[in-house]
Amino acid sequence: MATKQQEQLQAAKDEFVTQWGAIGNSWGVNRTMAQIHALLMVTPDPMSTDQVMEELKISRGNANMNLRELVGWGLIRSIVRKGERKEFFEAEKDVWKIFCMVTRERKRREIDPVQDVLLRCQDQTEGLKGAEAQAFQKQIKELADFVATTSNIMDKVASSQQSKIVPLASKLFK
Amino acid sequence: MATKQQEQLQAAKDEFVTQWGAIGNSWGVNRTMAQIHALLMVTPDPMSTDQVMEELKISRGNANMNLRELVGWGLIRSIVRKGERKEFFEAEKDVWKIFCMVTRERKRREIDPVQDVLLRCQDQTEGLKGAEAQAFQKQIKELADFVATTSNIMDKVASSQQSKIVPLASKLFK
DNA sequence: TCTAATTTTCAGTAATTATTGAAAATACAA
DNA sequence: TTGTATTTTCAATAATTACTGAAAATTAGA
Repeated sequence: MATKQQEQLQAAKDEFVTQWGAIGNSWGVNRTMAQIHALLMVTPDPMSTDQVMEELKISRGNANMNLRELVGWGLIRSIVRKGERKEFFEAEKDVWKIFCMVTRERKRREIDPVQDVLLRCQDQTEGLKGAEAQAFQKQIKELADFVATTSNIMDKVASSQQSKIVPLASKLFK
Repeated sequence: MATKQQEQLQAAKDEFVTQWGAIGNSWGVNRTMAQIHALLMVTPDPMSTDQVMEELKISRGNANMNLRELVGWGLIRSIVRKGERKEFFEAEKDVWKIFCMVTRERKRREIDPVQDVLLRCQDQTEGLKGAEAQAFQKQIKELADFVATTSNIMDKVASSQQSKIVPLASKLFK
């Protein structure tokens, strides 16, 4: 029989998983993917696909797809145990590493495409004359310059040590 | 008749609007809202709801709703011209201000709720003993501490002058 | 090789989110 | 006030995205 304390802990974990899923939406990732991530973050031992399915009451297809996606983000990794055919998964638990992975992926998905579009617009209007064209070019250039800086910063942050960035950032913005 | 140059400029604007809309998706905002934003950013004069509807071929309800949403984000503002009943809209064109607005809004939507959840989980497991509970508490605490730092940085960045931050950031990450 | 365990795919369906269009509400001028 | 221009709301519908479950593919041991 589960003790009172175990129940309380389980309730907190469930809450965490549920809420992390809801938050996932506002981050633009699907609920299930966020829930699996949360579940693995608070589960000390690696879990199999079946355990994840059972715990979250989701289908095999759904579990498989979102586990792969999380591996793609670098937020979880697959573990193969000797003598076991089944694949297991465990989450990266170091918050700085999680942050770096998310930053890298977000840059790739959200910043790089913007840069491409802006460059294309610059090429397309190169050499055009007239007040209207100039206004357009100016706006696009300002966006492009800003995005380029952002892109650099994200690259640097995502590939640096937490110990180097966080204290600096804290001092910078104190 | 439109000159070759005018056509080229128009094509570039259309491309920008279309692509910005597509990118909006990956940012978690709906396509139409992103398109309206793009359109207003590259249109020198304020536009009426009808002009936006006409340009993007969307319904009045859709236009109205997304214009309001953009006003809510602080990315566009409504203009009332004397003698005109119609409301006009113009975009904030200063990239740093755009960035601040987006940062503020993203913090409110994406960071604040995470903080709430983490605090709730901490409260819920306060005082629990045992290895499992401790592991959970440790993980949640690390997330909470990190998110708190992030939250502070976003607040500071979003309320500072570009001239103060960008040079510093550039030096920091050179 | 064959067999059985496991993973992946994907067509069909469910759930969610975005959009329309027209009616209702509002705001303004006369 | 009343009439008209304008904005807002919202139920119905369309479009998109997520999920299921079972079949197909893959993998590894015998």
